[in-house]
Amino acid sequence: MAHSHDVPGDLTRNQGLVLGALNHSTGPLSAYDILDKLRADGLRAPLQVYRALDKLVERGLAHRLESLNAFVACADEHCHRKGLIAFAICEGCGKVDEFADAVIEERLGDWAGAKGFKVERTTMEIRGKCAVCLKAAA
Amino acid sequence: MAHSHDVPGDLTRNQGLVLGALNHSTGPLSAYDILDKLRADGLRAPLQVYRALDKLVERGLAHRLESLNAFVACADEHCHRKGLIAFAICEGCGKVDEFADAVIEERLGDWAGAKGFKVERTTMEIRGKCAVCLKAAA
DNA sequence: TGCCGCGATGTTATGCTATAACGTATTGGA
DNA sequence: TCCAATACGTTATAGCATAACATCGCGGCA
Repeated sequence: MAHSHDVPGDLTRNQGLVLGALNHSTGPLSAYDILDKLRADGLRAPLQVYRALDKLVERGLAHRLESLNAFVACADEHCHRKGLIAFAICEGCGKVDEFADAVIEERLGDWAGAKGFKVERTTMEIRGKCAVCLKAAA
Repeated sequence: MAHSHDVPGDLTRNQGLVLGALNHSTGPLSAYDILDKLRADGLRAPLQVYRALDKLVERGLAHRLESLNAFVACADEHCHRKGLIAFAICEGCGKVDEFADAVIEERLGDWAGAKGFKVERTTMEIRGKCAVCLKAAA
């Protein structure tokens, strides 16, 4: 069966390399982190990474974390997730937890409706400490 | 009576200048935007601005917009707002609307509680088009 | 086949955002 | 008065992102 790092077959070489780097990382990577990991594969310039990231993010295969200026692979196996996604970022270990919440999405929709605001994109990022790190610090 | 741009009296000179620049702007400003506005007042280096911004954000007098790498003055007159704050950013005119939502805050709290995650800071930013810009485009 | 358009790629250069590291000045208590 | 803490000023550097231009490869189509 498919393992957790399978990727769509229609990615270009650079897109595949970048997504692979994200999939094999335990935490978010900056574009330059990714570039460094892929120099052995022939990538040389930041733009090659940014262009691949643009496409991956556009397709929902990767996410940008605005508060870190970094990127993660989408945690959803089949990348079907459509709506608002929230991220919980642990300041201790760097791990990122991705989740969706229909109620929050609805509240934002209500606010937007009342204001006549057309939502195009939402970023929601929680910074803090995960259970494992809290326990370790105790 | 006090007008909308009153500031606490215990700010340092640089902090006051930076907050003034934010208050007089109709939209978010980057640190370098602020620096350019304040060269006439003697500011010369980015660090002077960043240091002032750090203090202002810490005190809740200004907010950082992660998705823009920019800053706005807090919209709350008396800066008493404590909890989670959301921002709606218009891609058309650049204006930012600040609001709070107790339900969203509660949902995030629930999620965090269930996961054992300790929340330290949350950023929520909606990108889209405001009612005015939508109407203008029609 | 040969032409064309489009999207991906490669490369160089540049611009914007943020902080490190150092020293000085000011302030406010003990 | 002395000390500690905080703010300030300056230079240099690190980190993030895109502009501009040339090339390549592939699919459609006359």
